[in-house]
Amino acid sequence: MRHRLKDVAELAGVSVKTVSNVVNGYAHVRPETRTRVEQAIAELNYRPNLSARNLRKGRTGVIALAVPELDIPYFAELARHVVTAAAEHDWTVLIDQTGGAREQERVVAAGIRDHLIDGLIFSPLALTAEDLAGGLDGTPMVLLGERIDRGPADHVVIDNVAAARETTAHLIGLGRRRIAAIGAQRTPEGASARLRLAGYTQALAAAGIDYDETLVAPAAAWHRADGAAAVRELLTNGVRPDAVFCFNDTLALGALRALYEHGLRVPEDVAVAGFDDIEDGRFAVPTLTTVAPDKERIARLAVEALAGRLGGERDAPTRELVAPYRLALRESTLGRG
Amino acid sequence: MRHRLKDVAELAGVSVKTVSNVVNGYAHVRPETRTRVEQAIAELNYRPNLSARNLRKGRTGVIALAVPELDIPYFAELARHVVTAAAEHDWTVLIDQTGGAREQERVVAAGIRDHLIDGLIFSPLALTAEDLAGGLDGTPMVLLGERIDRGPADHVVIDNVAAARETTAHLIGLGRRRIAAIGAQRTPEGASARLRLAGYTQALAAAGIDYDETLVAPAAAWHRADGAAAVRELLTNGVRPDAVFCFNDTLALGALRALYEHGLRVPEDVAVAGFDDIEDGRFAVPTLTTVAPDKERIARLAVEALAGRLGGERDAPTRELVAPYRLALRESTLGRG
DNA sequence: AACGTTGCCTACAACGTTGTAGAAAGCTTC
DNA sequence: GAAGCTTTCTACAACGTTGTAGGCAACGTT
Repeated sequence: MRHRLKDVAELAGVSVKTVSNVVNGYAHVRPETRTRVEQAIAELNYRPNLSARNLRKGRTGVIALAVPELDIPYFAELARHVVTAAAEHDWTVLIDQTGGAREQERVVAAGIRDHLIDGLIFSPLALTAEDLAGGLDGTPMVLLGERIDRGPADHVVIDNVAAARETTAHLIGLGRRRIAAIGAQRTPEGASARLRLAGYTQALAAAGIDYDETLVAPAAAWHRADGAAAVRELLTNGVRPDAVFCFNDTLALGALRALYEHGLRVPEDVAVAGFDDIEDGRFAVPTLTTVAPDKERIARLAVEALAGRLGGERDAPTRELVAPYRLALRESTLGRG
Repeated sequence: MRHRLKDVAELAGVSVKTVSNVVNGYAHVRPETRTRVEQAIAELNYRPNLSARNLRKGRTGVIALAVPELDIPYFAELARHVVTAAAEHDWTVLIDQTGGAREQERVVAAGIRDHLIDGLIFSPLALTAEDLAGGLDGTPMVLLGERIDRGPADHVVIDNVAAARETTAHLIGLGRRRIAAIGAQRTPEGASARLRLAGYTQALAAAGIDYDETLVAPAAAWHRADGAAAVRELLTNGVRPDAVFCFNDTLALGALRALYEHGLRVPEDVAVAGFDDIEDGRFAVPTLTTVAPDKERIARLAVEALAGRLGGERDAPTRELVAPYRLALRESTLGRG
């Protein structure tokens, strides 16, 4: 039921290589021969064996995208954009979940899929630059996010500090003074957290507002539950913010939930801002003000960087590619227009 | 920088096949030889070429999961479970987005990744049984969802009719009588919609409530925006339901949003129920009552079915595997406990 | 002492494809 | 009308791996 070039060749009465030439669109084939071969292909429902082709060509046409978790909406949305961008290069995307665990990430970076993928787009949480130093093994990689400052690979980022600064400034501009920050992390995994916290403190300083430690709430992970827990803890400790800047949108959705449970109105009592612009936020009650990174651009930059590496410029110096973002101002800070 | 069995063999002073035997854990290798080979492997940082291995073995160790969209939370959550279940078989999962477009789905089914994947778990929206009839080409496939009633493949489902009936009965049990149904579809793609609508009407009939056409709102897609639009249209047409049964959770989240915009309280004025039990619903304001399919079980059934087909029972008659579900009763119908 | 068995290892071929080299035929050019 | 180019096609080898067949010791059995 499954046929090879050889079978097609015999049916069409030509050599194996001629069939291969037809399949690959080689120019110098007589139209008559081409037709005959194409008929044979159709008749046998022939499909090339990609394993064999890959072996021969040394390329697989598959790139991998490694993210912590697929059901974090930000990564799911990003994945969709990466798949779309990769399709333009005829690449298939293999999506890998690392769970954010360092060991798993190390395995991915070391290339467990070696020879199965042509390149890797990697959004690490726990991995360090040292983990990467060793095992790249020649497979090009593009890093996403802030975790690795200066690694052996191209790097796509947005300006986290500026985005956080502008968001905080927006809250200040609304007259808020007691602005909580949710999602602080002191672990090495918390690179994004550090940058966003820096933007937050810069904005406070610029407005002449004192930094108040009690308003800064840590969150181990950045899920809805963590955001809700952090806000609950603030409130039960008697802290009364008039705004909450959450370091991502799922935290913010959790925060909305906790504020609701405490009978606080958003934004009248407490304004809320997030980060990532996930779909949920656009339909939350109230809709969520957030930093909207250009995910489509991030994906495209990453894919193009890989394409560059694969296209010969293997040894070019690593670059840092900056994607744009914008502030999406919505009900959770502006109220209902 | 990239080495082959041959390089390792030369370094260790043994034959290529002996290295292969060590790599594959073949029993009859002298401990001394094994150690020497392992050292050589470590020294060269050797990794097997999977393309070559695949070519030789005829298996790739990769299965594909094809879903309409990754950033629909239900599919993202399902994908995570499939990846987890597949890992137990040492399979890598290649995730494919079809966009729900029939042409793309046909391509996937025809096996564009032929010889690249050992099996396919497929959640089609638009595909028909005829599309499948032709091109399976021997690659085992498992279907998810309701689209194809009786195809040439194993099939994992939940009892949509019963789940919808119970949900509607729950709303009736709360004293609601004017229950809207959101998400009806008359297109062939709307197989799930038809089954859920059937459950809805059965529950009404059982309670002696007349079916009211004006309460049934269609929705082309099942996104938040569609749910919001459907409810807005109902309300602006002067229809006043006291409950809304949405055919999935994203519709329900959109519905919550639209009800909020109209100043209606949930559940006091309108109770809301969804379907899928996505993470968002558990943190929505209010939290969402929903049908919770056992996604982990669905994923496991699908993967095990594939494993069975790959493990020899290729020609066994196709089976229909039913996964359990439960009703998750939350604030959007019960109110705040 | 002859025999079969087991353990350890090697040589060879094959998986299905494509790059290279080159043959045969037709065409252009002087 | 010979030389050289182009077109069309073929044969062969190679990509890196593993299954098969078999060789050679060392062992236990008769």
